[in-house]
Amino acid sequence: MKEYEALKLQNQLCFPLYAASREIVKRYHPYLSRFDLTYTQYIVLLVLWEERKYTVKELGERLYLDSGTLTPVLKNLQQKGYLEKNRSTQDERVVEVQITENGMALREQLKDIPAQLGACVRLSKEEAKTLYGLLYKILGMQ
Amino acid sequence: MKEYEALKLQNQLCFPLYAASREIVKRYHPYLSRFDLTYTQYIVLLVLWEERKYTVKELGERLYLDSGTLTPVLKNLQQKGYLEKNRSTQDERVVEVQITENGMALREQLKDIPAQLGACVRLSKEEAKTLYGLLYKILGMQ
DNA sequence: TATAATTGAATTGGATTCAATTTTTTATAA
DNA sequence: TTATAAAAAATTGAATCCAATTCAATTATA
Repeated sequence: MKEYEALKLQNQLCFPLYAASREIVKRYHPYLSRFDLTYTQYIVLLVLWEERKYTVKELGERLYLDSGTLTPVLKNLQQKGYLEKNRSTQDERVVEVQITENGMALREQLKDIPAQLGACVRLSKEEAKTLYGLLYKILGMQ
Repeated sequence: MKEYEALKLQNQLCFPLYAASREIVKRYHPYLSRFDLTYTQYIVLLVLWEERKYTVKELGERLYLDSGTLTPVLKNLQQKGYLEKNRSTQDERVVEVQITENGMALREQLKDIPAQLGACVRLSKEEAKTLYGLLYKILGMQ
């Protein structure tokens, strides 16, 4: 049975990655649902708070998401009044996304969430740093 | 602006976890789609190959998935002829899932996938082990 | 220039994912 | 025993995700 050893769940690296990711997103839920936000909507807001204007393509590169995912998420945030979408005048293919004042105001209300989640994920500073590095190592390669 | 430092994407541990997880699942796609399987279907098969019979509840505990996710996945695998579902006679609430001969036969065809993916995820043995441990540390705690 | 190739978003379709609810069955308590 | 609580799956509904396709606009090429 040595032949199938690699197929055992306990020997898969992908599985705890997949499960831990869902687990963390799940832990965000109680904090985000108060504001009627999902995790995906939250990370879109995170980057728009850093830089108020993005194209859909840039957002996708930053968040590793494609337009199939982003389009409905952006539409939702637009309906809630947190961002505006406009076609670029230089290049009509490009859609620019810009956060609104209401969207910026959310930052103040959500600013404690990282600390609250940090308390949820009990890794030492050292462990968190190691994990962070390894994950970006996976993300960095094609 | 030190106030909002924690909200920057680069300071989030959750984000690379979320992105790397999706990235790995995406890399499985070309290998699994040949067999008309999704990643979720694949991990269900992984555990059924180890132990041919499970209840839905046990499967959920093993894979960190609830019945809302598992029910349609199991129905799909059942339609493909890879497993059978039967209510327990001892307790009519319980549904038992059992892999079929066709399902077992898939193992031989999929046995090289872990090695192929391993070549895709360029971490040293040591790094993989560290990552594995940290992820299960996240999964282990409530 | 006219045509072809490329690019950026949107759309479509299938499959999750999960919170919340419902249904059925079993266990427990008054 | 009867009523209540608890447990296991299924169902429902909303929101992702992503592969594949489409559409419009732009760029490259013959």
